[in-house]
Amino acid sequence: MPRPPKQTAEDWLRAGFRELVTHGPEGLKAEALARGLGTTKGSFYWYFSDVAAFKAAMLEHWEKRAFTDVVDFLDDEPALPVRLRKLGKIAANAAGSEYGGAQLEPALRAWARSDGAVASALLRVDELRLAYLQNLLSDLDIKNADFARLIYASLIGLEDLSSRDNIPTQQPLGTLIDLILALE
Amino acid sequence: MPRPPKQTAEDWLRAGFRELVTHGPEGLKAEALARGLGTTKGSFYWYFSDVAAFKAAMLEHWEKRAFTDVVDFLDDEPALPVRLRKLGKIAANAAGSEYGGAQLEPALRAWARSDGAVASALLRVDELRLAYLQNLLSDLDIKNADFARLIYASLIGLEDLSSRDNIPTQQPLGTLIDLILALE
DNA sequence: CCAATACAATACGGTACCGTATGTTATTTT
DNA sequence: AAAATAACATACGGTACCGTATTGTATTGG
Repeated sequence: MPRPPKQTAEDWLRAGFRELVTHGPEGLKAEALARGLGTTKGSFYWYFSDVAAFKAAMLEHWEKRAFTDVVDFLDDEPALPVRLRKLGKIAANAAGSEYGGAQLEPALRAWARSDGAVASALLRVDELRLAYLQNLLSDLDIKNADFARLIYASLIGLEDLSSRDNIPTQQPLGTLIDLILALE
Repeated sequence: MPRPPKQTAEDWLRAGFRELVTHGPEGLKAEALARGLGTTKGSFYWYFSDVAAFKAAMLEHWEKRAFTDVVDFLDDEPALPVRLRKLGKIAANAAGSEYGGAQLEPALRAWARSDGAVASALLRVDELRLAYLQNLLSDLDIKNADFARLIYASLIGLEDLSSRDNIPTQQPLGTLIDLILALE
């Protein structure tokens, strides 16, 4: 019934994820985001009741996709060992680069250190992913539960290192996976 | 010549590291820190020209110890394989808990995402540590350079996970090191 | 065409922080 | 005891952000 919206709620969320990636959680301010979008906070407070609600919406949006996106990406590969090796490519493909791309996850992990709700969401997602990985490994007859955690932690650490020295994560992770697959 | 100082510059730095660990870089404000110390920013601006200089001092202080502390901790163990396994205990011992303890490094890594100077310092420290690790491994006749990076990245990732699910890093890291040491 | 509606801009009071300037206080030197 | 000074306290103007309230503007159904 009204006029065409210049911004949608999703536009605000996308801007939020971009800011999170480029300037960290301190960039998540209503007026600063508005400037970045070439508008004013009048629009922001139309779509979100306050900044806390905006952050909660970002989190919800992320958590909804964080697990399924990974699984969808991996599951179209039927061979389990190959599926494992695809993990290395996950960062590159990460969740549509309009939302921050490969750097979104490290940024979110950083955010979690100063925001308990983010930490909780991240904990849930990590547990889902770890369980998935553990299942995958157990299908390959790898029993030691340390390995799922090791692979996942390596991915996290390698991405952190890579964000600074630009050395890609894929090869070292491949080395680790080969090592583990060679166990039996 | 004056009266006894209630605070020293080091007191301010320690408070800074504590804030960094508990509330992230957004906690690094002169007036907030002063409240935490039961004093006023009059003292802060006596010791530091501004907040940027304070952050630079924190960084310098950290970088000065970040590499040598690790090496000192490891180097009193003569046997190389055992020295490697001591890596798992590094987080627990981390640099005197008055400065934030085991959580300082993850907090600093998070900080690096929103501050270029922090990122640069971290890059330098990581490169030193990686070179040290690589040397250690090469003394054990492990040639593949991926392994140093893998071990270090695992340590980073395991600490990140551990900060949320409280599962200690030592055992999975030990599993990885055993796996690598078993190569030859 | 006009009134209702959806979206956005503007204006406002309030808080938190910045950095400077200027007081205050306790010690120490003379 | 007076004067000098290191270490703080306080007061100030300025900026950035918050959230609310009010006003503005384009579209569309009646």
